[in-house]
This record gives sequence, structure tokens and C-alpha cells, in this order.
Amino acid sequence: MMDKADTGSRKGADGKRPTINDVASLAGVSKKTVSRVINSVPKVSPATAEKVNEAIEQLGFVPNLQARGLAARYSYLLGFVYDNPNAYYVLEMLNSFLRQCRENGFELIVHPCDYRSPGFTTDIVRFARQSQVDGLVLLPPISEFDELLSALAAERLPFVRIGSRENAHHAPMIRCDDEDAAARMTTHLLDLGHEKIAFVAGHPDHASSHARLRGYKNVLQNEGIPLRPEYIRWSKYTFESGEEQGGALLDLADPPTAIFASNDAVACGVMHIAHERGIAVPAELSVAGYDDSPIALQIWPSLTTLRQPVGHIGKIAAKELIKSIRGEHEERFETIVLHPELKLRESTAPPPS
Amino acid sequence: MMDKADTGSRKGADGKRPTINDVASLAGVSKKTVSRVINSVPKVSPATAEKVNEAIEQLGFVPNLQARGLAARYSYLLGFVYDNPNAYYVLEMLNSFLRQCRENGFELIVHPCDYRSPGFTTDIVRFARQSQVDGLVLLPPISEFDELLSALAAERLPFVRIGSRENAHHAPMIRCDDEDAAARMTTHLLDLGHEKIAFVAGHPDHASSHARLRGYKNVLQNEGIPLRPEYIRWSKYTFESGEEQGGALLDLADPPTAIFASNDAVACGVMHIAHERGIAVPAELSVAGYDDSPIALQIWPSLTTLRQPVGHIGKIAAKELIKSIRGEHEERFETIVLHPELKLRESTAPPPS
DNA sequence: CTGAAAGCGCTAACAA
DNA sequence: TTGTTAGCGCTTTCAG
Repeated sequence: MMDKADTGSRKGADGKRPTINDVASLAGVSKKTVSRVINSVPKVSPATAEKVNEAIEQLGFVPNLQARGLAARYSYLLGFVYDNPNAYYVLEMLNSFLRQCRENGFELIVHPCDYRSPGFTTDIVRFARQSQVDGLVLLPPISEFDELLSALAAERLPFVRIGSRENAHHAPMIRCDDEDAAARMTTHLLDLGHEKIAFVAGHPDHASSHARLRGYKNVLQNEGIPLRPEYIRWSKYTFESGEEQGGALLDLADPPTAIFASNDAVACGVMHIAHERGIAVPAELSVAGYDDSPIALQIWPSLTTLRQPVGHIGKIAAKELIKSIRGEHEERFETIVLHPELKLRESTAPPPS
Repeated sequence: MMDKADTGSRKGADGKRPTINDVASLAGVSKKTVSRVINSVPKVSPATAEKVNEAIEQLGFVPNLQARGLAARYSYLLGFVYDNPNAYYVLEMLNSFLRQCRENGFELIVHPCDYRSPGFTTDIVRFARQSQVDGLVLLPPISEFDELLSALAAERLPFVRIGSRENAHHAPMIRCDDEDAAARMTTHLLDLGHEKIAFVAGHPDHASSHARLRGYKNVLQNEGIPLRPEYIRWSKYTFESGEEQGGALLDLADPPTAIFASNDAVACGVMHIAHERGIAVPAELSVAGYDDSPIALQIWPSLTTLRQPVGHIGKIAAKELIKSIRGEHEERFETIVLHPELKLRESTAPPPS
């Protein structure tokens, strides 16, 4: 390895990174004044501030977040907790969340986990304590476990939830109106003339699955169309489970003319199996999805779906979390509800006559 | 906000989290002994260790990483730096990398960035300094910019590179033999009987694009098949650019019978445009990709491609980085080369006769 | 508007 | 095998 003495770029005199002390002595002020400058505390005279900034510049000083955190009880670290099969969803959320974090000087530690494992709540609490994050963002379905929510509340740790199931926890929440959106899609299928509409629900552990199913059921019931239990199948929100459940639906003696899948991955699975069996989409079978993930446009034919504004959700979530860390929230935390947009594309059409 | 006094679960006497001092006094030993126990330093008698562990358990003590880091000069934090359009690739890498990190007690801070922005090197260095990460993993194409590599070396910051372009930097590197893999795919197409094989290269900023192109060219040249410049197109490693370049190839007066795309997204774009024009894959046109991302199996027909062992790469990268942080590396850092596996599926077949 | 002292929670170096 | 003494780099008192 290299010789410690032969130091490279800007470091302190002894080969280490410059500290607040180096800046202070170079600028001829006290530590505290430097501290005030780097934290933009108002009460510093412009002249002093100037001197300090020069010294900072000259030394290439960057404050040490650990030291700052230790002293101030603030880590400027946020935790991103997820257990989700959808790579696009997670990464898009991560990116938009992070963009907002950066603008506020926060960094992000990612913490994937397995909500089915027994120590899952403990693990997350432990993670939060150990890494000293100032707050957590919880993706679905992690955001929907009461045990975890209570544990975090007991820790007095600010967090924000992204999910579908509302419940009275003291944390802000961003949700999409899944029920209404699913209802709109069902109506669209109905409007096209379909009567035999099947529904492939998502993973039962996700609240969104149930909400979407409710939307579907409600519309049919309101329209006086009897629910056929064999037209309702549960999936795992994955492509493979879409193939499986789609296959089962197409195997029925009286198969549906339209299949509404709870997300795009499942819808793609359904379309794949249809292709395999030589069933033309949308001529013989309409397929609809949910999410508007990139695959919706990449698949052939392009998928009618509901657009979740993932980027927007991430941004709002970060804002809310930071607000809540800063204690800027009003009395009660609000739930922000967003409405997915219906994207009509090529995979849905009137039923064969 | 809530009353600080009305404290919830296990906290210190004054409503704060238990510290090493609390543990020490409860166990009736010194701070340092507790420290030894939590760091599993051998020289502690089993009896004392037992006592300490009991106290830890009882108080629900979790060491504060910031304090530890400040004192010990390491943070147990790693940085994950990327600028990559492929969500699957990034997230899969992240997950596998992280799994390995956890086993070694490291947490991960994610740092997406834009390699085209002017301050990009400075930004990453600043990030590293500020967040005190112990090391960085660089994904392609970030891993291929000499300026950044030099800057990190000057910082004495351990890092590991995942990429395609080898160069003598003092850091371990994991790479796939893109050139050889692309050659194997080209040979496969040749073996099927194709002579008019086009190549859609990736993004020119990625070294992998050039390596894959070399593999393609070499095979054709070795087989004495003249390179037709109109059969070589550059993309951006995205679906959309695949559509574009695929379209251009199919517009040729003498279009190819096979298109080898530099990644699966591009290949899907090519297939999409073929579908749109009513060109049957693989009957009239063979299409091959690279990566074996999930879409390769989800698309219809399923895509012949080269499997990059992304999960494996992430794991190795983490191991190497941690080794290098611990100074456990031999004299020189090694480059670990992996070989993608050829996955023959339905999108390639003999050319139409 | 500025500074001095004290200490955040932990580990390092030494000593015992 | 264990404890003591100093800090790590920063922010917080609270004085000036």
C-alpha cells in the first residue's frame, strides 16, 4: 500500500483532511464562527464570513458529517427502506427521493429487507439506531405493517409512508387512490363493450392489491354485472405469476374477453401466455395493467395502464419527511392522495363480436 | 410535536438512547471493556463478556456508528456511485453488493450522479469527504473516467471498479469479457447461417460498447466477411434508441437478416419496430441482446442474449472493496474477469431461405 | 456579533 | 485481562 507521508492533494499540514480548526486559524477566528458560517447562521458580519469562506476554499474544507452529527444530534442521513420486487419502481422512487434529499443536504442509506422474516421490525429499528438516520421512508408493503409503525413511533423516529393503506399513525403518508383508479380502468373496459372482465389481483400482502380489487368489484356491482369468482385470481405482482394466473383464466371453459392485471409485470405475463397460445391481443383478448412502468411501452402491443407518478411521489415524500424532521408539521400529519392517470394504448379494444 | 419527557421504550434514564456508559455502569466494568466486547476483541474473559452482553441486551444498546467512526477513523459506510440508465442492472447490483456489505457490518450510501456535468469529479470527491465513506464502488460508465480515478487515488480513498475498460489504476476491478462474449454471439449468428448481421452498438461513453463492437468486428473479419458500415449503428443503450436504430437498419435497401444489439433494452426496441412493421421474429429477422435482464424472458419471442452475472459481480465487488479497505490486498490489485453465458432462446433462428 | 469551555459516544494508546 | 486518559471534529451552552 502507499506511504502515508507522501500526501496527495489538499490535506491539513499533517497529511490529514483539513478540519474546522485549520479553517479557524487560517481565517483568524474561532471555531464557533466557522461553524456559524458553514451552517449559515445569520449573526456573522459579512467581512468575517468572507474571510472564513476564503479559508474554506483555500483548504478545500468539507465538514465532517459524523462529527457534526455527534455534536448536534443530527446525522443528515435518511433511511430508504424497501422490500419490493419491482426494480423500476424502487429505483425511480429512490432517484427522485434522493434528488430532493440532496437539495436539503441529506444523504441516503438504503435498507432493503424481508418483511416475511421474523426479526424484521427489530432489524429496521436496529438499523435506524445504529446508523443514526434522522428519518425513514417506507415503501409498500413495508409501510403497511402496524408493528413496525408502532415501533418507529416509540423510537420517536420521524418517518414517511408510501403506500395504500391508511391508518392513524403519526406520520405523513403519500398514497395513490388505487381503488378509484382501478374503477376507472374497469369502466374503460366496460365502455369498450366487455362483459367478461377478469381481474388478476396483486400480492395479498400489499394493501394496493386489495384496493385495486375493490375498485374492480365496485364497478361491476354498480353496473349490475355479477361477480364471477373464477374471474378473480391472486398473483404475486410478478411476471411469472401473471403467466400462471393468465394461463388459468384462459383455461376456463368460458374465458374472459378482457383481463385487468394489478400491475404491468403481471399484465405482461398475461400477454406472454396469450401470445404463446396464439391468442391475439387486443383482437381476441384485451389486457390492461397498472403502473405505467417502462415495459408498458416496450411490450407489443403497448399496454393500456394506469400511470403512477412515481417520481412525484418520491419528491413529495422527501419533502414531507424533511418537514417532519424539522418539526415543521402542523398539528396532524396529512395524507397526500394522488390519482393515477389512465393511459389508453394498444392492448385494449372492443371484445370480439 | 410530542413531549420529550413522555419517553417510550428502552431509553437511558434521561429519556435518551443508552450509551456505552450506561452499559458499562450496569455491567460494572469500564467503557473500554464494553467497547472490546462489541468489537469482539479477543482479550476479554468469558465471564466479563457475559455480564456485558447481558447489560447490552437489557438496555437494548446499539452502538452509535457516528461516534464510533469519529473515534476510530472509519465510518462503516460505503458509497455506491452510479449513472446508469438500466434500472434492473443498478438495483440488482445494489442488492447483491449490499447483502455482502451487511455481512461485514457496512451500510451503504447511494450516490447517483451525472457524468456529463462539469463538476462531476468534484462532486463525488466532496460526497466522499463529507459523508466519510470508507470506500466507493463505481458502476459503469462512472468507473471509466480517468480524472475521477486519479482524484480518488489522490484522496487515498479505496474504491472498486465495475466496468469494461481496464487501466492501471490502483484499485481492484471486476469486468466482463465483453469482447469475447460479443464474439461468441456473433459466431452463433454465423453458425445459424446468417451473413447479413448488423450490430447496434451501445452508448459510446461506455467502454463496454466498444468492446462488444470489437468482438463483433473481429469475428466477421476472421471469417472473411466484409464489414458493411451501414450495418453498424450506435445507440444509447435504451429502448428508444433501439427502435430508432433498428428502424434505420430495416430501412436499408439490403436489410440484415440478423441484428445483434448491445443490450437487451436496445434489442427490445429493435423487436418492437420489427413487430410494428410486420416483420416476424425470428422467421424473417433474428434479434439478439446482451445482459439477460428480466425483459429478455418477458418479451415475445424470448430473447437470445448473453447473461451478465450481475448479482455475482456485486458480491465480488463488495468483497474486494472491503478487503482493500482493510488493507488485505497483496501488492497489486487484481482485475477479476467474468464470462457472460450465451443464452439461446427464441429470437434467433436460421435466416429465411 | 464573537469566543471559551464543555462534551456528543466512542476508540486509541498506553498503563496497570 | 482490564482500566485510564485523551482525544476524533464538530456544536452547544453561556459569556463577553
